[in-house]
Amino acid sequence: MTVPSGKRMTIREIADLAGVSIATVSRVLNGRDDVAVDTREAVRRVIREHGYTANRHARGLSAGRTGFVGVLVPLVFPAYFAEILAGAAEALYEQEMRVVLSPTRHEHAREVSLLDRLMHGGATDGALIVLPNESSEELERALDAGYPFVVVDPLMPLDDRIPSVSAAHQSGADQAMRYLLSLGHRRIGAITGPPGWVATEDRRRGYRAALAAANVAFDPALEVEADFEIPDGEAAARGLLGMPDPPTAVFAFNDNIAIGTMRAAREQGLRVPEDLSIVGFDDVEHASIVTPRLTTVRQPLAEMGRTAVSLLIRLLEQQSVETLSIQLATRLVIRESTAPAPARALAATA
Amino acid sequence: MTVPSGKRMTIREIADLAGVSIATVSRVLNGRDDVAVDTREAVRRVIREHGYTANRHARGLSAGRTGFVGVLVPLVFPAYFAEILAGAAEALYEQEMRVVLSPTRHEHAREVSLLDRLMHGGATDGALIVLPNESSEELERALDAGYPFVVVDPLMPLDDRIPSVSAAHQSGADQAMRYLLSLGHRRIGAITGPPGWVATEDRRRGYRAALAAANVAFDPALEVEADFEIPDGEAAARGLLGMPDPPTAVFAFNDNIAIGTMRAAREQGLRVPEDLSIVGFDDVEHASIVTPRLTTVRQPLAEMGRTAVSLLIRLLEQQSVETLSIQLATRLVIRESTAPAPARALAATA
DNA sequence: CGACCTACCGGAAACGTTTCCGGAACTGTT
DNA sequence: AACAGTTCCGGAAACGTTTCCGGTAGGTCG
Repeated sequence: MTVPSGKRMTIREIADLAGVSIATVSRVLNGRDDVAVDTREAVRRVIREHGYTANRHARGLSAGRTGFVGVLVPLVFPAYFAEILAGAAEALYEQEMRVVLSPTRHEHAREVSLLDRLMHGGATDGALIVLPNESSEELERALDAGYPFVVVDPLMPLDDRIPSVSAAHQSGADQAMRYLLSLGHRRIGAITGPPGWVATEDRRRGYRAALAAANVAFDPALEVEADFEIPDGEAAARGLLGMPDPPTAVFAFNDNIAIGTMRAAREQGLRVPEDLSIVGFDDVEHASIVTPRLTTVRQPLAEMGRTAVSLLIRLLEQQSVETLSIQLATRLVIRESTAPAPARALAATA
Repeated sequence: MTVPSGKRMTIREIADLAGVSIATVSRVLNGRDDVAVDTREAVRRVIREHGYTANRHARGLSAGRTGFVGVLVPLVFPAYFAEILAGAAEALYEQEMRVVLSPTRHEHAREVSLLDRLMHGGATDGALIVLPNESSEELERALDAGYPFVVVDPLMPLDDRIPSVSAAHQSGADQAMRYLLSLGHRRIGAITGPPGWVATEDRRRGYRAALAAANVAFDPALEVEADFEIPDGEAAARGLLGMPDPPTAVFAFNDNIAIGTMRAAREQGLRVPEDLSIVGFDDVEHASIVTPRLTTVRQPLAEMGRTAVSLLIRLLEQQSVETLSIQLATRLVIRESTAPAPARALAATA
């Protein structure tokens, strides 16, 4: 198959070789059914023997659909994004579509201009926007322009009309807290992400609700803030652990923060999990690399990428879709960073 | 700027608005200098006010250059590839080019067919191929077809005519070994990668040469093989550490193997670095996440991606380039997984 | 003053598809 | 035997650019 063929074939050459018109070749290429079986076979054979694949740009120009899908991602390197990207890329590949990767570096201006370019001139058929920095209004503009896209892991609350895929933050937080509570912990600190982010607020809701449900009074001093990076997580944890009456467990709102917390604990001579239990969120690869391996809430990142793709495909094909917002389940993965509350703490509460 | 503009502008509309021909608009778009300054300004203003960007597909069709560059990568998820990808994507963005991401899952057939598709029909102007599974001959075919591409981190030795970017494996291995030797280690095990890979063979060469240079007899039993993943690294390390006369240090040919080795050591009650020193290779993020933090040889992964892009750009612009194969320096990053050889080992050698 | 340059610009072809429209050859019906 | 309906297929326009080729206007030079 696919003979070396130094020069690339065009549809015209295939047509000549097969003794038909280019219109007919195009028809068999696109699987139309108004072609006689013999003709179809003949064309197929020529194509197979000469290794032809259509020029996507010409197709894009003519038909308006190119098979290119933009994927806007803040950064490609952090495992969190890489995993979503991997899932999306794989799903897109299966659909014979191509990924146009666009890292925005979390820069708002860059994000806006990239989205603009992707929309314009039929450069892409649609897009996936991961953790968008854009406001709901800006996204609605793209929506109104008729550009199909889906948001993965929305950073801010979005308008209902905007298709999105996210994880069940609150339920995940709830699972984590229930588990900690069941281990006897009563003073449970929380190190949150940036306020305002839906990931932060939903998890916070889960944290507080679980506390309330267990009849544990909420202590504002136990809830501190961090960005989602290790150093800041470590700093925040240091504060928490330095309190006169420190927590026996920490619920970190992502794995980076959890790892920072582990470092802070180690620094203060606290053993994890004997003296301090830690649970994270996300379950990126790091979580199972550190010692002790991290108990954490798993987000199905790759699956979110895949799901976003199938939502986008539906958007591309038909015009309207039933559910525009999909939420994927999270689940607690118990590993080694959690243990029953230390005896003295138990005694204190008892 | 860039007015909402529900409908997309074409070059024709810009031309009409500016009162010139489309040829002239195209000229200012492409920075040709045969346009009067007034005309140029007028066109620029119209473009600015209406937020026009050219249709890449039309451009690709007409001019043969699309600004799309394929990036073939085995997987996008592992940090190793993600980092190269991030570097390449950033560099490409700066050049106003777009990344067409194509994960091959290490499958040879998929790689061949993807490359074929990228080449054909001017889908992309060129490509970056990371850790290609393809044979040198197959790549030479693409070369002869006149398709510009550069290989990043070649898996197998490549023909001289194939442009490539890689890291100084042997020098890195040499640095690692010298350091271990300087710490007094004499029985130093090596856990290599798959035989035949240039990364493996070059590092092996470095390992053996350093041993020879230090007048330490090479013990074949100390050199074992693993793939580049953690579990296999752990298994290999278990073998090594279970020997009657086990090594006091292990040079793991990548960080995954090093991490596997740490696990095996822990399992056997060995303290790292007091009882066993470990050095890795790559310096992916994991290396500074584990405890103890890993001493390892740093490969400038992102930089390799960027370098590959600039090489590709040069290939795209002119036809011939001076150096086709670029090797980037590696350097040993000393962290916490290495220490002087245990006293009894020293005594034994003394 | 005529010839020749140069600077600037427009017309039109070309790139490789898809798709609309219409026509030819059959098939079946009356 | 004439007609309508199908089935299959080709011609040609259209998509939005780039670029070749040629033309006009003004300037310079002898």
